[in-house]
Amino acid sequence: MLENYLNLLNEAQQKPTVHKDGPLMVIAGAGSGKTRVLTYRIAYLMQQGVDSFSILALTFTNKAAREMKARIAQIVGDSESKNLWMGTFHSVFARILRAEADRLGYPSNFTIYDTQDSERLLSSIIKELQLDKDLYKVKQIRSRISSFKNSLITVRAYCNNPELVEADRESKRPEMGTIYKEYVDRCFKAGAMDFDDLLLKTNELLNRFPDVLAKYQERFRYILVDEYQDTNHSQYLIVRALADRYQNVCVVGDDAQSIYAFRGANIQNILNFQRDYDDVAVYRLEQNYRSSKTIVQAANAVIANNQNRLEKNVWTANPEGHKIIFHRSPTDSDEGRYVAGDIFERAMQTQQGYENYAILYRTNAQSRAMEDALRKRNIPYRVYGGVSFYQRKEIKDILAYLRLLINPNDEESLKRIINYPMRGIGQTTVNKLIVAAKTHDCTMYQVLEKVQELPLNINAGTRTKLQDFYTLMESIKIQLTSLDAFELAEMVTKKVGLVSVLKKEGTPEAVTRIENIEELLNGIKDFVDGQRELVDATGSLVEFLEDVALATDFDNEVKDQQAVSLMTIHLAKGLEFPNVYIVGLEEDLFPTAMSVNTRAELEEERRLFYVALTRAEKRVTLTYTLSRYRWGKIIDAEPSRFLAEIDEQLVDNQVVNDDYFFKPFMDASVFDAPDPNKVRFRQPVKKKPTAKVPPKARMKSVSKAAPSSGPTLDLSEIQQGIRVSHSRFGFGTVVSTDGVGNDAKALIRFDQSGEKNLLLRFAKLKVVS
DNA sequence: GATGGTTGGGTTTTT
DNA sequence: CCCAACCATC
Repeated sequence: MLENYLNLLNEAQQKPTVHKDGPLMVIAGAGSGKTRVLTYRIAYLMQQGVDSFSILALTFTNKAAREMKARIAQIVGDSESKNLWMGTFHSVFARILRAEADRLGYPSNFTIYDTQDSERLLSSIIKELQLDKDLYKVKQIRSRISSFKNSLITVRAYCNNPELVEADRESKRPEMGTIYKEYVDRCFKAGAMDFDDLLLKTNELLNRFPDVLAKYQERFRYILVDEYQDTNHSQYLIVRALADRYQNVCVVGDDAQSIYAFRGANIQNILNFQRDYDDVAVYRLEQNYRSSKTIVQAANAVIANNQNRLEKNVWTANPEGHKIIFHRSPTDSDEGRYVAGDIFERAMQTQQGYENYAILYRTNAQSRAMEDALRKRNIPYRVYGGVSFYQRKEIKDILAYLRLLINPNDEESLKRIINYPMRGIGQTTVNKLIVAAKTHDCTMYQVLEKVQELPLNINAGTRTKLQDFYTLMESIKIQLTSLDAFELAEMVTKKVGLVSVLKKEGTPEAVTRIENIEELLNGIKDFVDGQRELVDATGSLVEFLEDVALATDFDNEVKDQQAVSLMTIHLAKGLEFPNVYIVGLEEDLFPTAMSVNTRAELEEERRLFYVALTRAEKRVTLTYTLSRYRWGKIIDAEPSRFLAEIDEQLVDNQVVNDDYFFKPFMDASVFDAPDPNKVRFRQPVKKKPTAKVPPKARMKSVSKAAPSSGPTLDLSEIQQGIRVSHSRFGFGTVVSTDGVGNDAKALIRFDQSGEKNLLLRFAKLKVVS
């Protein structure tokens, strides 16, 4: 059985697959089948007699883990594959931490704080310490603490490090250490860990308790790490510690695809792997099976501009394929219209479903223009990431109740719901509770418990309200063990009146929120039913909350959906699509403005572009605009420097005429559905001097060859999507345009006579309005 | 002291 | 354009 599978691998892939013991590193170019190698390697190990319980595979997303598990199940059978430990660093070690929590003084039902929880807590701390919030910016503080934790710099280590302390003093934040300490203490008191703690505390666990370390070293005799280039120092140390005994560690990655430096990922981890272990076997996968020659060549050319990289020669035996399309639009909504129109037509022509198309962008904010355009065309789409379902306010509110039931010390959840729905408990009272908790050295919830006895500066009326809230929570808590997650969530919703409060509001948003709450309840129901089928799971609330805290958007994917995928490039890592549109290729957007100052940051942006390009199998379209809505204002844009890094021979320029930009109202009829609300008096955008455009990316403008004089055809009007008529072929739609001046051509699909490629110089075309 | 409307400030990427 | 902090009102 397995032999058959091994035959599906090429020689380069087979070697690491059957490398049994000792450390190995697989440097795998984009699309070279590294997931395959990992999958078959695990199956191979199991076939070689390695116990499935002793294999640990760390992947980048939980979805990747699940898919890999499913594929392994096909080879070795369901019952064996179930025993594998697979998942993200965060989810695997959260599970271990729950089992060992008491060692660290944590409850096993500790809460996981998300970024918002952390920020709220920090903001509260900064206020309590009466620090200047303009100097101590919450987001900055949070990210600084995060990077401390990812480098294993504890509060003590920070205080003992004069350089760090001095750096903060110089940036006028001498209280950084105080904040850090208070934050850590408060998290501990609340029985909460933030994302970084899941890794930091795992390190602490393995360092402080040799018996625990030995236990997991024995348990995980074979360790596999995917996307190793994106591990941070904390993760790196965990792998090192666990692999130390048996040295059976297999890391797979591609330095060219390291795109998480902002999260502490350290590219040196992969560059130094050979130094970290003895007798490392290194394998290279350089044949790309995914993309056309054109795409591989373009991606290689782009990444060649980076200095800091391992030499690699990614090649493909795939056909040449289509040229890469460059498209310029006047504005971001035009860009959306072009992309939606192009997808629509290609999907029609080729009879390919919409799931073969992806639109990738640098920032989540860009999805909006794309969504609007797709919606107008009635094209089904799905946006991944962005404000995820679990981050919506109404959902977080319910979850806060559930979290508080599990862990009454969870301060952030308590603060969130103590006055939601409104109970007349305001900020002042909450502040008093915080102070009381501090003076009595207990948690806020414990203050509530003794609200009638403690000497609080709170009037009798408010005391009663607090007492009522406490009684409410306690009355639900009684059922905690007897009900499953769904039943509890349902009861909370009813008893607290979360839906009825929204019903009273009666606004359209409130209706949506109610729907979301129902969707959440359905989701919990599904979860409970799903968990019941597993042996070691019970469908309890703890399990559900754990799942939610670490869930990514992909983890609740609806299957078989025929929809265009929209996501950031970061989220697209590891995925592939036949047709990929990368939009917003403009300076200050991609590469982002904050990256252009240092070489390292710019190179990360370039790797990001490399990742984006290599998602595509058949066709890549790169679009950019001359102006874009940002902060509610129109901003001029110029083409991204990255465009110039792609060889002109690989490119097919499709440029919208600039002139029509200045007469948007005259041409308004050519748009499929002019939205009266959107018609605005737009300032004509200053044309950039051509010299500013990088030479290779300089755009050939159709309009320049065709001065718009006289009643005869203005060639500039022949643009993609426009309806035209021809004396012989009748009516048709412009599919695409190509070439300049006398060579200007247009591919036109005629209603009666099919597609024709016409030289505009000769074809007597008329634009139909 | 709580509530509700207004204003001003801030936006890269994510587990 | 969205959220938090602020201020005026009850």
